Amino acid sequence: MRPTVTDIAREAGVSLATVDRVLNGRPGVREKTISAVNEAIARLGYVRDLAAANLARGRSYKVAAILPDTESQFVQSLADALATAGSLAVTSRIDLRLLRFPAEDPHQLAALLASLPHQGYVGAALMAPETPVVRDAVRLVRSKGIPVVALVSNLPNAGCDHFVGIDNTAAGRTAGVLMGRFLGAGPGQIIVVGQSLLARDMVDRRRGFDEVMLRDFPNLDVLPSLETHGSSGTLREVVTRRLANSPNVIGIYSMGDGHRALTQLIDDMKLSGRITVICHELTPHVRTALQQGQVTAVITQNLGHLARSTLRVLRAKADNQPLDESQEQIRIEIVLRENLPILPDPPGPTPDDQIA
Amino acid sequence: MRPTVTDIAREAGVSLATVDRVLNGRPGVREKTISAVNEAIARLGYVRDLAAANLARGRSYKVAAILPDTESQFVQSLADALATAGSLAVTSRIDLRLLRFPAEDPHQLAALLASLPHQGYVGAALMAPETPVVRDAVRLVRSKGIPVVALVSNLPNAGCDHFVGIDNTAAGRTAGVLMGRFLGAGPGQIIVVGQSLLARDMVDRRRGFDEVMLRDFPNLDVLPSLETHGSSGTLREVVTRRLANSPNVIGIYSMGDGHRALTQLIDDMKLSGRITVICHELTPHVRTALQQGQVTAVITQNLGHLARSTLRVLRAKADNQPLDESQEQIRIEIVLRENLPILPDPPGPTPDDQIA
DNA sequence: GCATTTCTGAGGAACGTACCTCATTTTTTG
DNA sequence: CAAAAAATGAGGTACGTTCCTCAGAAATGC
Repeated sequence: MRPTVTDIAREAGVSLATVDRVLNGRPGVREKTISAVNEAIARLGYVRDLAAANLARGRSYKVAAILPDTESQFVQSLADALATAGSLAVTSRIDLRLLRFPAEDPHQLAALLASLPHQGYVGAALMAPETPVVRDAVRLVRSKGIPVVALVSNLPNAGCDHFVGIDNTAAGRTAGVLMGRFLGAGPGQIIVVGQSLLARDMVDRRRGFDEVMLRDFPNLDVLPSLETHGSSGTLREVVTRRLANSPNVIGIYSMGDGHRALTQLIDDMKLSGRITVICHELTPHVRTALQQGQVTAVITQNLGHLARSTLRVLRAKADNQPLDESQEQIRIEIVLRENLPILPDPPGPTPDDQIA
Repeated sequence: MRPTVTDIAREAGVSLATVDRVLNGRPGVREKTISAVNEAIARLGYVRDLAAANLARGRSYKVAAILPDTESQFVQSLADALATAGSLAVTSRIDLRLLRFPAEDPHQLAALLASLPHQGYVGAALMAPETPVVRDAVRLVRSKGIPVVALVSNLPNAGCDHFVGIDNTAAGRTAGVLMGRFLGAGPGQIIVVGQSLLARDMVDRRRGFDEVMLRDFPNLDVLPSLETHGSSGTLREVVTRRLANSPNVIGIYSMGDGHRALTQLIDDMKLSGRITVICHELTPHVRTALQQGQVTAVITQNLGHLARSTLRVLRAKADNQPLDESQEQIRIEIVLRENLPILPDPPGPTPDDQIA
């Protein structure tokens, strides 16, 4: 049997009330007594029964997931994954609220963040570019004791409690090897496209990609990055121009989430199968492109995993509990047509036997 | 606030005791009353608080993980992963026992399985080849109400409650594409090695591999499978012979867990870098081989994930709860030198702040 | 319609923890 | 050394559930 608070009280020779005071950091206990209790805890290997504790507290973890209001398929899928994970997590007393902010307005985001403490939130996950305004807002929230974790794109200077997402430099490197090995010896040119060179994840991916290409595949000529600023029109325009100007393009690396416009372009120019295309994020649309051959490989992260990890991390941070790092390390997944995971069943209603 | 049993009693116009009888399937309640209670449950959207229920029950989930006693690095790593997951899961009242059986003796395994019901087990995960004896033993245990899940290698005809592991045919296909694409147009020969053609997972992998090779890479000549029966000596012998007899081997697909002997052989024959080697399972040893270049790519599954999934599934089955299928789908991971995940910290003792 | 069986209700104890109050002891301070 | 302050103990209630007993009500058999 696991030891309980009563056992500790007995072992430490103090009363239950004192153990409780120590355990919950309540004032009015002498240092000497505190260490006596802690020693008893260590001796007995006591681990607090969090389920019972939460039951007693009547606690629920109100947490926020804050995403930009862009309607990209990736953000949408992420929102869905979070919502699903959140609804399944009511069992573990997690109350997840999805909040959105105008993608181009860091001040509104800052205001949103600042309002969290008054509303009983015990944690927040944030997907946003790191501007000074945002950075300060994050610092403010954290200083009020609310943990903040960065989602998908890291915020290295905001001092977040954790980063939930993949190592983007490693992801870029992976894209590099695949590109290099799939293309064989070369020679040829490679187009690189991304939303913006200001976003952290883009920069990291490009760096990783270049690292591998320069070192291992010197015959492949990686052209300067093209920026789309999230616009299909711009993408079409810049890529078309680059293709026209470059005689021997044999690969395209799309660093952002897979662009619908890119697939379209590949179709229009009949490039499918003749050119190796690697992109990120397995959205429904990229799935199709993979199956039909416009896209050769996808570097992705499992959004369900990401969402559940977010919730676990927020909960652990709120409880001041240590993380199981190996569980929270989001894997970089490589998806080819052949290992395309079967589409899971649609969410569906809670079956009746839920409470059986 | 979530509704509680008291709310249901009020809503259904019955007493708490009756609600409890219905909820826990205890006898002595009229059909009519049962449905009245169930309707109230549905109306209020009641979901039992499992944490409170388990607390009241004083329940712990005693489950078994049954592995062969082979000392392969894969099985060893799996055992470690299970042990780690198990010790972290004491928080959720899971009491995992690791049991081993002599790899070549299905009768001992059957006896072990048969002994589970008397020992208070509420579930078991089993990694074993599917022989008739084992199949019947599994059926017997399940008929006693103890759920059994297959681990790593499926037991399709034993009627297990679940299979925790990857889709091996898809894994074989993935190995196929990688081999094909890495080797380019060919021509050349490919050696395929595996433990035994009787093991289900080997058969599935070979089928998937052939499917892709025949369809997409007809210039590559896949030679008949070689069997090692788990012996390093045999491996060395058969592969050496095959290499001597085949003029143009450019790839090796090792279907079992990465063989230390294979790496050794590649080194001895100075094949590293000149031949594409794909194998399964990212054991410590395969990690090194990947870093040093003897192995080109590894198809693997995350053992931590596998272990945690096993525990979640067993717990859900013991509770008759539905699974979150998408969470339990183990992904087929492709590991290259470039996306080699950072080795997580050694397990280490429980930090002091565990109970903070 | 009366005995018998089957249902139902009321209540309590327990699980391990949190959190509260009040009384008592111990320590500190002047 | 007394008074004030600080530390500790004792005890209770609560969280949402399980599981038990016993009394009383309702349905059933003859």
